[in-house]
Amino acid sequence: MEISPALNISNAEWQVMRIIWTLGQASSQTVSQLLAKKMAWKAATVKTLVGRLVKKGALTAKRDGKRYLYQPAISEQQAMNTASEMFVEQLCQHKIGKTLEKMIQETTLSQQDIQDLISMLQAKQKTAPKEVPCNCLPNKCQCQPGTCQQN
Amino acid sequence: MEISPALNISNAEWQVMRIIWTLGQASSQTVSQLLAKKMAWKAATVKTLVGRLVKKGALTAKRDGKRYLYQPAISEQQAMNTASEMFVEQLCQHKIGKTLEKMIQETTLSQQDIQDLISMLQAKQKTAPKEVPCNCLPNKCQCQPGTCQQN
DNA sequence: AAAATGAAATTACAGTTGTAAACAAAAGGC
DNA sequence: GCCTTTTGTTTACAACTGTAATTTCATTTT
Repeated sequence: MEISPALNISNAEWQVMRIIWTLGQASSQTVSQLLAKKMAWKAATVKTLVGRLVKKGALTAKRDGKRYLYQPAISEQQAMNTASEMFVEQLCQHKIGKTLEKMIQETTLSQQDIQDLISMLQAKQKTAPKEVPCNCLPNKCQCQPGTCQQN
Repeated sequence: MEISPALNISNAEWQVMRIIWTLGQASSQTVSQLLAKKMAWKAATVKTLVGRLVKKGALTAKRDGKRYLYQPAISEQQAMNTASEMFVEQLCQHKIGKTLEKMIQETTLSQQDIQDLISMLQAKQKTAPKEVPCNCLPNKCQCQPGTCQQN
């Protein structure tokens, strides 16, 4: 199910993307001004980041008089999903539940979010196993026999 | 509430940590053997990673005859929590709910995990707002007036 | 004790990231 | 059409990462 070429966006770059995702499009000056306080970045720094994001294909640039307007090439939700996938893949499946608890604890969620999450969990409950084994040791792989690449 | 000095563990290093967390302690050879298949790393690579982890303070080394046995200096759950905190901080609060849904969808959770998550969400529901505003634009900061560092 | 072995430490090296200055190009003002 | 201002492009540079070979050091075996 891997389609997108991952499009690795670094932490600093992510800050820039958030602005442009929110505004739909923005000049580098706009981004600079908005991030100046929060990040204490010089305009030059923002320009570098914007340039890298264009090169990576995360932003597209449209000329607008003397400057460019930058637009996202992928949606924020899509990027967040990809990032969360990569995040989850890296962690012990046995302990991921506790980690999700932690994340939910420290996040503000809307009534609707919570309702959706509860519904999803209730559905999941129907087929959930008693225990999720730790998958940190490669040889304890739990894949279907025959399908597993590792064995 | 920031206590730990973050202790930045890279992706490749994380693979090593998972093995040692799971075994409690391990020689670099053990780690090599376990990761050889999964990661196609040479023994030298694993040694580099182990060395860096010791330098970073993520592992401690105890002599054991000719070699060392390495032990985690922080718990896996703690490291996962720190990682998840950093992950969440970087994302749009408005869209984090959908991202959590995505994570839950693609994760296998135990009955107990699901039960705990549901309870937590039900409690959270009591004080949850109707909408969580996007916090991507610094000037739309939602902090308490007076407490906010940004304004 | 010398040799062989196995592990750790040092060195390597290119790519990414954070942070930015310097330089170049384009557009608008005069 | 030339100058200035704004914006983009190139260059910089150190730290961190992924990946490993080489060298050194400690151990075990003859």
